[in-house]
Amino acid sequence: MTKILVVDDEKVILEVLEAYFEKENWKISFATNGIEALKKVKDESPDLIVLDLMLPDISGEEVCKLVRKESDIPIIMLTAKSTEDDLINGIVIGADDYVTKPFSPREVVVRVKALLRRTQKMENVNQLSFNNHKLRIDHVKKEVKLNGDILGLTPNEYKLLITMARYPGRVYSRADLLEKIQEDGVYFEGYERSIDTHIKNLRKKIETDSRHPEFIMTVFGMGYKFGGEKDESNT
Amino acid sequence: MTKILVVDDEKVILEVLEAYFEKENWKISFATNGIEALKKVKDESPDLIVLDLMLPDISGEEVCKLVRKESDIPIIMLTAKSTEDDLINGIVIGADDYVTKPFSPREVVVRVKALLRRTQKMENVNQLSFNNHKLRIDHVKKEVKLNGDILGLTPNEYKLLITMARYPGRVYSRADLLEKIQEDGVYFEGYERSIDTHIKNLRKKIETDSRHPEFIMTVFGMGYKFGGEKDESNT
DNA sequence: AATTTTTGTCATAAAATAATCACCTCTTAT
DNA sequence: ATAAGAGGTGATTATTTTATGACAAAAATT
Repeated sequence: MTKILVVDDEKVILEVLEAYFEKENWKISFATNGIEALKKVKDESPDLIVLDLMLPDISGEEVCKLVRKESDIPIIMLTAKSTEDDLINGIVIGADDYVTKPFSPREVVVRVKALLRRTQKMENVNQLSFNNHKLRIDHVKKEVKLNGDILGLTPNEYKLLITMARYPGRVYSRADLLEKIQEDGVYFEGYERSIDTHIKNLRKKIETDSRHPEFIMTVFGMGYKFGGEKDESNT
Repeated sequence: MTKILVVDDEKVILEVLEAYFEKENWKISFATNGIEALKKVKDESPDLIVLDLMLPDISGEEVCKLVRKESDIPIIMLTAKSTEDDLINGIVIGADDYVTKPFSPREVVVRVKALLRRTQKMENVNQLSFNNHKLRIDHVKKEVKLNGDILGLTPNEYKLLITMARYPGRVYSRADLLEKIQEDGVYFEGYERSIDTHIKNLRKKIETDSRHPEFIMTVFGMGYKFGGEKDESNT
């Protein structure tokens, strides 16, 4: 679940954003001043911060700098006016994007989404290669090649593969995998076994012998893991 | 691929920047002193230089001047302190931007991006040609030809086409494409599904058979990609 | 202001994928 | 060796995603 910290001293803004963010299934927390904000950043480690430039104690600029010293949490600034100056300052101090007041809440939502998308992409490795280039994954092209042939994976199969392949050897419970598959973290009780089916289908496409898998290994009683051997030259 | 030369005698800085630049898919090369820097500028003709002011042999200032004699490669200076003096000197000698140490690597990335955008050295391909010159795009004239005939594409159709055509095979989510379309517009109304409609209209103009597209391919559950084959002689 | 062009929205059908179930096989612990 | 629980599989059903035409709204052009 995506956690977002909103820092602003105007109650109306907090309320409006709360309403909109909830629709997106984001967990939202608030701070009304800089000190509180810094504390919450530490305590809650949000995935993204929406930060007003004008705060009663420390300026948003300062908060931004202080946060940046510790982490790379993406920050969206709310600037009061749209003067050229504010813009430059907002960017200079290390915010990743900015929105000028007055804003439509929808715009903020779009920006947050875009920024989350961008930062998540940065974390992703784009090329993965295993077992002497037998299996290759291109995350930009969303393409999986086995012995040079492109496999047509369904979105869920692809998601399962890439989550596991990113950390070979790490064991994922069905619940873990389900969470990755479900976009908004909507979780249904009975669904866990459907992971089995996806694994089955994935194996059918990816494994030479499903009974003795080379890549998607079962960890009895625990879940699944990726068992491939990383090649060099992964970007 | 964007090539960036980083000139600094501190190893830590080189390492940190390398990590961040790689995430952006920039090719990075290093120099730890002025002489080396000048040599690499000549040999590798980077798209941008990140240059420390303080170097063991020639000063960054001098390097900057020498580079400027030969070319207009954008330069970002790293200055040790943020004294007014350094700032002025940094700008005066012809650097395009500067970052004061200590800096957040992200800040540098933002600056580099901004500067690349400004100098338009970023992936600015002007002519694209696909499938044996069946489809040609002239980005200067904003003209798309199919079998020699000019297609009248709407601005959005054109933007969609060119963003995808620039990186054939790369999959763009509807959100990605929406972002591209609205880049200079200020409208944040909009639903991801309207991309479908634009794609539909674009296909009507560009494809012989919309059901079996040659250029604009659907990637189920992911988005769209450009499937044309690049010809030679792209500028 | 009227007309044309472009963009966005919606409803629906078709395509593709995902979930569920029943039954079977395998693993583990006794 | 066997029982009990865990995992595998194929078939069926349900759901999601996409394509498209018709139309409304918004911009641009005249």
